[in-house]
Amino acid sequence: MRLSRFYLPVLKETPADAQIASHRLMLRAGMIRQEGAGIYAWLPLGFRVLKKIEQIVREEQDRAHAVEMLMPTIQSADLWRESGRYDAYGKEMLRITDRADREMLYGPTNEEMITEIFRAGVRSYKDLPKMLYHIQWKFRDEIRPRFGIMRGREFLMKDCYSFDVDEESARNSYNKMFVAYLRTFARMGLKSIPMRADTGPIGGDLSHEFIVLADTGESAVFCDKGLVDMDVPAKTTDFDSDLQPVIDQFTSLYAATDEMHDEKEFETKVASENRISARGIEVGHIFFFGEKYSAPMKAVVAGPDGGDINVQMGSYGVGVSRLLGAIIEAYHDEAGCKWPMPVAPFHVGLVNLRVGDEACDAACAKLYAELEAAGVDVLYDDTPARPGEKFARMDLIGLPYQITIGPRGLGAGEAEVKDRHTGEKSNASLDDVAGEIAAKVKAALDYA
RNA sequence: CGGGGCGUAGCGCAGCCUGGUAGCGCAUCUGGUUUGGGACCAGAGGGUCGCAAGUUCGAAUCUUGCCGCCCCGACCA
Repeated sequence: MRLSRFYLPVLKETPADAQIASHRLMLRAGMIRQEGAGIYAWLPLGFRVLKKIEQIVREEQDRAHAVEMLMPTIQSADLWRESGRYDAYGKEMLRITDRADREMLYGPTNEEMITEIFRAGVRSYKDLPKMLYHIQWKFRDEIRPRFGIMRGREFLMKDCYSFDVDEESARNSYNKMFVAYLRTFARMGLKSIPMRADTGPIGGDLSHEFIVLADTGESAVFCDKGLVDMDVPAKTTDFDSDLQPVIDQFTSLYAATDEMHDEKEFETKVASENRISARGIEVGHIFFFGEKYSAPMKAVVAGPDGGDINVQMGSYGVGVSRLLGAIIEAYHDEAGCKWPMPVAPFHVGLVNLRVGDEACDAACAKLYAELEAAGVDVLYDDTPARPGEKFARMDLIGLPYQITIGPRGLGAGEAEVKDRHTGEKSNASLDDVAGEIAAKVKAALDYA
């Protein structure tokens, strides 16, 4: 992509409303634009990151045998009356009426709708288990939206729903999502820690929040240091195998958000030097809720004996748009973002320091073509801006590698390569640089 | 929803207390000099001062109402 054709409205000054780093940087780097309280437009740069995150989420859902679909954002009130949540949900739900005065709502979540879809198509226990998911915009009329996209009213969420014939089987579905979540966040460079969470009226131990540690997180969290160093399950994990040992490993050490925190247990179970008391960002939440929706909404299958069985359900959410904020919180410095390769809007920034200079233009054009041919996403700064502005802008948008071509290096047949994460700069021969960078990009995209 | 604060040019702000018809920095445009970490000189454009009503000869400024946004608390991906 040529920067001259792109739309990248960067801000030199920090917008007054932005309180935390991720919000500030997303506004400054021209990734989002606020259109209302908790409502944002995704500008091209931010949209590219959102898409990459979404794709990683999708790949890991698919790997865990969940099946993608897409449900509408607008739902009917009647559907929610079946579960009893239309009145229970409160003002967080955006209620609207259509031209015929039918009561509708902009979906804050989809348990009712997926249950309705499931019951229409599944009759027998032999069709179970099933896991269905979609990645779709939600609207929750939050009391207080804040921190940019971290708590927006409109946000992109992956929500998956599982259907099983009994609790034991439901636990398998739960475990699959548990492992999928560990992998999903790890692939984005995030260290997520599953923490036991409030299960609400159902009880039991089948609810976990996945928390990314960050000073600006909204929740206070407490956990054993050992969890931070735990290796996530590999790509080769067989999701048809018994995943319980993995879950046991991750739940063996203490980890709880403040509402579930038990200080006494914390002090007994965790040696003082291993106690982490920090703040975190909730990026995922998994839930088993049994017959909460299947019973009132009559989502039943015929069992082996021919009798009706209420299906056992679970739901599994990932805050896709929130993840952008979480990643920036984890990877940034004074100058700007520092994107991990798998979610970077472009892999490489190519900076032409002297646009209009024949030699510079030619060298950049050649390199640009070579990189693109090698499958590298390149943002080519072909604008006539001054060097200082170009460097600052590249640092701000935080592409993992910057390749700079200017008259000085060109004389020696060299380009300068900067690693945005380490800050290291080195010179590379013009002939080899495309191949070297392409190899580094490929290596960084290859995940476990 | 309770508490606090803010709406003045694209962005960041001053002016408001003590009414007299709007200013600064950055950005933008033109010309020139520049060009390896956010240049310099000269010139130019851009604002119904959130909206409405009221007070007044006169309102960005005072009064009232409304709208919007931000921050602190209880909820959530």
